[in-house]
Amino acid sequence: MLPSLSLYNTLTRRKATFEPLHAPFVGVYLCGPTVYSEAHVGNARGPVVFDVLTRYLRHLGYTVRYVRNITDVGHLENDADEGEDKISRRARAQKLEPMQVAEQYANLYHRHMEVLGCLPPDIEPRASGHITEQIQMIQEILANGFAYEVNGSVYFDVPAYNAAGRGYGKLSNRVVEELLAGSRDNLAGQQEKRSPLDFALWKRADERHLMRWPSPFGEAPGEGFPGWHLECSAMSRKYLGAEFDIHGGGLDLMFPHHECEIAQSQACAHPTNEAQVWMHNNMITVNGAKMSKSLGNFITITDLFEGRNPTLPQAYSPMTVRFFLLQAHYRSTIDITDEALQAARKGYRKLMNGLRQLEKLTLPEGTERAPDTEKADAELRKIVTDTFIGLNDDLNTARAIAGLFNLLRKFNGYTANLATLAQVSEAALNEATTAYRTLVIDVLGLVDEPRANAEQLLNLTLNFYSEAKAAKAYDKVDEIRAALKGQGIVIKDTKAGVEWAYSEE
RNA sequence: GGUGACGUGACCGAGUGGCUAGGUAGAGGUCUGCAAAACCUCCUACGGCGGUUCGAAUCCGCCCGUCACCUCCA
Repeated sequence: MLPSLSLYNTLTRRKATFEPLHAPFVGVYLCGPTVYSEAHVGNARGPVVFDVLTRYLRHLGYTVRYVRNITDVGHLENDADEGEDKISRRARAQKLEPMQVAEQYANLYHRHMEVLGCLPPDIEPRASGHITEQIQMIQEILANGFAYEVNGSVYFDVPAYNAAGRGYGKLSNRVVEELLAGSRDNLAGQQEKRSPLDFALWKRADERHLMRWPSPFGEAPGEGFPGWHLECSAMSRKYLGAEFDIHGGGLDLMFPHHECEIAQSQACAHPTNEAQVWMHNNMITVNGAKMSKSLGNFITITDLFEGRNPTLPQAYSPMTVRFFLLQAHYRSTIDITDEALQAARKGYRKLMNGLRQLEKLTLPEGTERAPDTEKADAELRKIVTDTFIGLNDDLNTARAIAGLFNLLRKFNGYTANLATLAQVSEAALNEATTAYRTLVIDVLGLVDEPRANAEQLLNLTLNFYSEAKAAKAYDKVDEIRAALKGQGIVIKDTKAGVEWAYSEE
């Protein structure tokens, strides 16, 4: 019997067996992108990791509802009052409607996610489409006395909340007093806040603010927009309930974003930590430093796919990138280098070639199965078990991949020496090949990327056709013509030479 | 300053007290018209110094080094 899936929970700082609140249903929420610019490779790690998590949960038989939001409003450039919304800023710079910017980058993001093999989330809510829910949540927090209004803006009252024993900082292990001591005494532009730790739930929109919604807050209700942290709390609650199973995101979101999310949900009518399990994937570094938009050392996903980045002289396919990301455990940092990506590319292709190898694993006619397959069976089954044990251990895809390579070596060994294939029972072999196929394709989401250029292959075939024709080898000529016809292609012998066209039949 | 993560062989990267991680690169071999793939063998490490232990990469202490978060960031 395999051990069940255990996951590392940031909230408790330990691994524990995963037990859904309402089995067989599992709710998963992942903080999605702020669609104001192109995503970089670091932005792809979370979606890939949580894609594998949801795929694996489904493989285990759970009914998963996977929610990943799109932030299209509320994410400010900085914390000061005049901090501008990231999307608005971009829109102003490019003379576009903010929603045009959001749409453009959301579309690009979707294309990238698709080629990276990430299944679309079941629900992909946008912050701008859930203003009502966010206002509702603010009103609950106000009613509980954990927020206050100033000039039409509403701020979360961290000291009041913490004094009430709700434990602000429980996720990221921060102590309010230390945060206060360490916080910059620079309150410039933040005069409305009572404490530097307070954060905006709702911001009054000034005249130049592009995205705005009617607000019930303030003396003379005006227009405003929601704070960044609020959307995730409001939308996860709407689609997954006040308390759900797993909340994921990058390690850099732990504080303050996720800490604030928990505080908001704790301050509502039905206080919860939002999710039972909080999971955080680690960062991707370039030359040892975290890749970030502000540092400017980021490699965009397009850069990688097209080989346009100075640190990476060549292009890498989406599946190579996916494999590269999964070769490390999700809680480790990954340093991205050309050398490491090359190694990943080879590894990925090896795994794919293995997939094709599985079909050849049949005992030749007349070969007798060994009378006693127990030993070889046990050996093979141990590898399968170890592979799943790895995955069950906090989604250790690195161990799972190692297991897959171990299986592959067995499979290749059988094909290299068919006599050894007779040493294992059909049942054990089937278990192993099924595990390999399932893990590679369904769970890790690695699929074969055709690399051959169809047109070049076709031209090659036409060359053989011409040669056969010149040699008057008409049986060959007919064979080639028939084979191509099967592909919907007809050969045309013109005076100018051999040409091809798609069949019009 | 506070909080946290980490330092594994040429490179990437698992592993937490004794039992082969795995991939890439390199060397030799089998196979082979050539080559590739595949298979077999080899290269076999845990930042430093102490300590605990029959036994430590794994636990403890100190030191050195790297990184992240504390401000927008996946």
